[in-house]
Amino acid sequence: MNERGKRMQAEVLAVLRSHRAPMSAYEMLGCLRRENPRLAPPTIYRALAALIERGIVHRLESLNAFIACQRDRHRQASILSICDDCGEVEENVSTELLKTLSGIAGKSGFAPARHVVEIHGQCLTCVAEEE
Amino acid sequence: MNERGKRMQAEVLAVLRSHRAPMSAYEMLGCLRRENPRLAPPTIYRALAALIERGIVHRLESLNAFIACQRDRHRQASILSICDDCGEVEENVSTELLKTLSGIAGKSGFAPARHVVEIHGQCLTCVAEEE
DNA sequence: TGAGCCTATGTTAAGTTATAACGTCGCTGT
DNA sequence: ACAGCGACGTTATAACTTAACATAGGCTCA
Repeated sequence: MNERGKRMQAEVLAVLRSHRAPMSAYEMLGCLRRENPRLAPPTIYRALAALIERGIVHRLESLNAFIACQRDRHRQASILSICDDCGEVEENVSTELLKTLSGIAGKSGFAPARHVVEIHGQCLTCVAEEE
Repeated sequence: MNERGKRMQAEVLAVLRSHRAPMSAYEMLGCLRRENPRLAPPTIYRALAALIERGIVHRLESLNAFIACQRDRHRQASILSICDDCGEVEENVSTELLKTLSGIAGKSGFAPARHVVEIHGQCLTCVAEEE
């Protein structure tokens, strides 16, 4: 990857970090087009792919959206708790759970390579605000 | 839901069951259009929504695709092992794991409502065929 | 420092997935 | 039989993602 590549990734990451909630690729595109109106979707998707590869960004499969990693860079799959009310996402890591999961899948000889664990619900704040 | 609704759902389910691997909504649409060329996407998506609601079909969030439930109807979230080579999906259920998962998310007061657990990798057959 | 390669970008285009909106029609219950 | 509900049909479009190829920045090595 060259210097130019890192710049694009840094810009995408900055936008992502400036939001608390997940963003879709097109929301990022909208932001970045204010600086550079000619920016096209492939550029965003390429930067995202690189950031995800590096473990700095996570993709929320059940939302088609993305968040910046909130923890120290970890190579492990995250457990992502997604608040369906406010959009906030909490990230947890549990080697233990991942092992259990691999065990369950492995019973039939399945060889796990990537885990997707997402939990939808309500965060503490939104539960409290409910009444 | 009326009789007409059930018929549409049954047709969608039949198509889904006739495949081992997951299908996208548009693949189903293609099949069903052989019978009824005027069928449109919303009809498929409506039938799928009802079937998912009833727990008869699962959505694979990380593939944007669908499979018929392989087990007895269960109201519990499945653990879906997806073979990235042949597309086959194995379905497991583990109340224990779901509890652990809810526990992890719940540490911060998060109230879980829906779990998404998908594991990508290779099934036994595809691992064996590798060499 | 300049030639040449590598890699990411720019650009165009199109493919794939999903839903909004609204009119119509068949089914159900009385 | 008729009213009312709910799913469908239809049209249109929104949202998400990638293919393909030309271009240009930037790194390496002489």
